[in-house]
Amino acid sequence: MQNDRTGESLLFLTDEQLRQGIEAMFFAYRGFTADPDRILEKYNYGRAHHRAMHFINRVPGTNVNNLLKILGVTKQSLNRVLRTLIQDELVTLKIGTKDRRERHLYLTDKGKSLEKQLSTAQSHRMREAYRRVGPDAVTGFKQVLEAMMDSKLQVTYKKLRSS
Amino acid sequence: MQNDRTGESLLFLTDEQLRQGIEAMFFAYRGFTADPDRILEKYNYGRAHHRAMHFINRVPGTNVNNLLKILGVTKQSLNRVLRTLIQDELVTLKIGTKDRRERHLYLTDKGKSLEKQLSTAQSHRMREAYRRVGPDAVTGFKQVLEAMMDSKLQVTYKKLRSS
DNA sequence: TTGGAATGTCAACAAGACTGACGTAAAATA
DNA sequence: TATTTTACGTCAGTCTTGTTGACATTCCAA
Repeated sequence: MQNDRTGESLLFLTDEQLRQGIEAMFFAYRGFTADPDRILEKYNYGRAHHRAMHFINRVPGTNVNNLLKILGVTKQSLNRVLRTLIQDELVTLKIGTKDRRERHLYLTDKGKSLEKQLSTAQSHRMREAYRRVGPDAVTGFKQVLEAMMDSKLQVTYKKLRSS
Repeated sequence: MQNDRTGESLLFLTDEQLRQGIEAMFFAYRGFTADPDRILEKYNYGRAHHRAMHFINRVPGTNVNNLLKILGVTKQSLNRVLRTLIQDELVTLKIGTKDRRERHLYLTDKGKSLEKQLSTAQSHRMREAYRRVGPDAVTGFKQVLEAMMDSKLQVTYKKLRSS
């Protein structure tokens, strides 16, 4: 922590700046989840269902293990959510052809429809935010977020991006 | 939503870009909370305790109602957390002198010490992220986050910033 | 003096995370 | 071929953090 730079170039690393970033993350995350949460409530689902549906939609045919890695929860926790999604016919299982131990997950049409509703609501807020601040700010936004991820999740994130 | 701009200037508003932002928020928030969570576990506290301590530290002497607005939870939920923090002598109450119904909240030295530990851990990750991406990206990061907040929380956020 | 605000507290409940243990089928490997 | 490992599913129990509803206390202000 040597002060070998000018004060100016370090200004954005002050405790005050860091604290602001922390609080911004906290308050923004509330906004980030608010709109989908309202929709989910109507169907008696929770955020966990949304997350599962989001990534099943993103990676159709993913197996359970892969989804567990992305979501970062235990199989028991995911299983509870998947069970209701399958019962309600939002998600279907297909047994793997190569490896028959694997269950491949897909959204049904009904599932796709709800996922679309949720992502539209969530995207709408983000689109408005993007529009207000402009492309350069958006680039910075993503750069900071990416740099804040655990390195393993950063790899996961990048893989999803390029798929 | 008229297409009266060039494709280039709209590129950052594509569904793909929005989806990336959503996933970046999701993965980054995990990193954001990971370090304090590890510390909290050692003391048998949770994220709710951290949040309460953070804002009591930020706004020393705040009353319960104000803290409820910032945190966005019910008084019953906050009360449970506050009770343990007071029992464990991390937080003290002072009855208001003007309005004796109000309880003003302060961190004890012990509380300040734990809060410091937590914020240091959380700031460390953010500092590294900031350092890697540079000041312009940080500005963009905060602009997008602020634009994503509910308007009421945006006011709260700005008030905190200027206090 | 009375209504309402600020606060605390009890009870009950639910979502969503966790650990641990056990079972089954299928694949991989020794 | 026999054994081990992998990919699941599931049962049971626990914890944190949120919720609603009801009720009590204190005290400010009209």
